[in-house]
Amino acid sequence: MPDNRIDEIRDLPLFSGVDDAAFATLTRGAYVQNFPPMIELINQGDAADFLYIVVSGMVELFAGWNERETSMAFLKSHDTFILAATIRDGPYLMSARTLTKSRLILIPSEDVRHVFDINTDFARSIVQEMAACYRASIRNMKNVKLRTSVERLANYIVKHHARAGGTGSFNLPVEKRKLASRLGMTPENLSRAFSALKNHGVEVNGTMISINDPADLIAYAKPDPLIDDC
Amino acid sequence: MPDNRIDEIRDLPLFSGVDDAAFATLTRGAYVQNFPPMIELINQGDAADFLYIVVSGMVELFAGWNERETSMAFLKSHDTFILAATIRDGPYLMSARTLTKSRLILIPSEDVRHVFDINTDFARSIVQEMAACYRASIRNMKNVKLRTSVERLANYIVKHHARAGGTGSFNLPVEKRKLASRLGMTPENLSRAFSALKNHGVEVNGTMISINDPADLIAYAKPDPLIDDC
DNA sequence: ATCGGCGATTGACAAATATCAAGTGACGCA
DNA sequence: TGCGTCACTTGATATTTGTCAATCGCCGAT
Repeated sequence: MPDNRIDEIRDLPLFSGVDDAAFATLTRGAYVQNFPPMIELINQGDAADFLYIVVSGMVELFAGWNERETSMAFLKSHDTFILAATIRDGPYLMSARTLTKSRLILIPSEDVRHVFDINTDFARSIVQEMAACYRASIRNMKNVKLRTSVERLANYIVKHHARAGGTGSFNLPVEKRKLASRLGMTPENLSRAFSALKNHGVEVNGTMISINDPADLIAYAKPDPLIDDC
Repeated sequence: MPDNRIDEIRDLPLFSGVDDAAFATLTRGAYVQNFPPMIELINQGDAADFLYIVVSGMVELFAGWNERETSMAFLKSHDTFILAATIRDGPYLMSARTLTKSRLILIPSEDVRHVFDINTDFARSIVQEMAACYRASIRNMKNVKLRTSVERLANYIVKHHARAGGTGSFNLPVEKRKLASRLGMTPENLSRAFSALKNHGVEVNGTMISINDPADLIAYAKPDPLIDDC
């Protein structure tokens, strides 16, 4: 990987504490690549040849079965995928595609495994990252199994409103039909869920969501640190 | 931990390749304990003081929110929990209770983290275990989001039938209402899902499930190695 | 042997969610 | 400027799933 691109990832938490030699080993066989929107990066079932890191843009993880498809996650700058498949040298359980123009780094899986073995700091970073992903997945499952679709949407709004600064409004980062799939519902149902939240001060104008009464919305959503990472 | 109990876990995959010194460090502060059925072992939100290993018996992981509760997993011999909380030193995202009389080993979280840092083999085992749990969680999410309740039950039967030897019948390892919750439905709905599968040769007598036409059931269930680990 | 408790089942009904179809509106392109 | 596309919305309807209530049947305690 050309030198001028290394600094794009050198400071990621994943490499903090990793010495230069190990970092060089990791990046020697790595690629940096730019992708247009809606490019399929990986396909569920494929072998895990690379660890992917999102430098910029947005990537969707999704999964299919029997003609059906569902969004599993939206990834943005400095997120990684698919670490677990890389570690276990197993097939991808999810597919990935770019949603926007995206810049990605690809590190060969065998290099990841090799540096893991010889570098304790990297190993610790990897396991921290893995544990974080696993916990995110558990939170997701709780969200889906314990809440109705309107409650999931309410909590999504509360969380993203807070992340966007809590200024009373924010813009959805993805298309509504993608959001619907991510939240485990149909686009039609998402529209109706937004309508249902009018009662709690939520207004929708295209991708712009306004929260007129945050306290009311929060009282309805009942966000929980054990589900909605805060 | 008394010597005579160490051999109960010395051969677990988690400790394969771990030298005796590191293993001694791990087990020095560990407990082995027997619990009666229906004992709450940990509560979601608590600090992760111990890594748990099931030696025998059955343990349920479950989660609650807003007066609702759902089963997340059933653990049996040689399964571990809750590794991710231990690693990230964060609160448990799930609660755990014994379903049957169970024998558990508790290893202090700090010992796990310490040995992880000084022993590459243990680190590798930990990360493998973590990755496996994470992937199981992803499979679970795909199962819930991509399948109807009848399809989930059909696949559950196919999988457990195969695990039990494929002899045409097997016994449910847990109460039906627990199974219902695990599969993301109510007990009433589970009853009706079983009825629906009569069309595909499934018969129910108490906890005993008979599969009269495995080929038909499989054709309906469409099990997938990317969802139902095979 | 009988009784009581409890999980499982069944039926009727209600709520949540999906599906299908039509219409609206924003946006890019000719 | 106008047109077509496509995501989104809305309405009507169907399906799935949950809720409530009653009953059944097994099992353990008395």
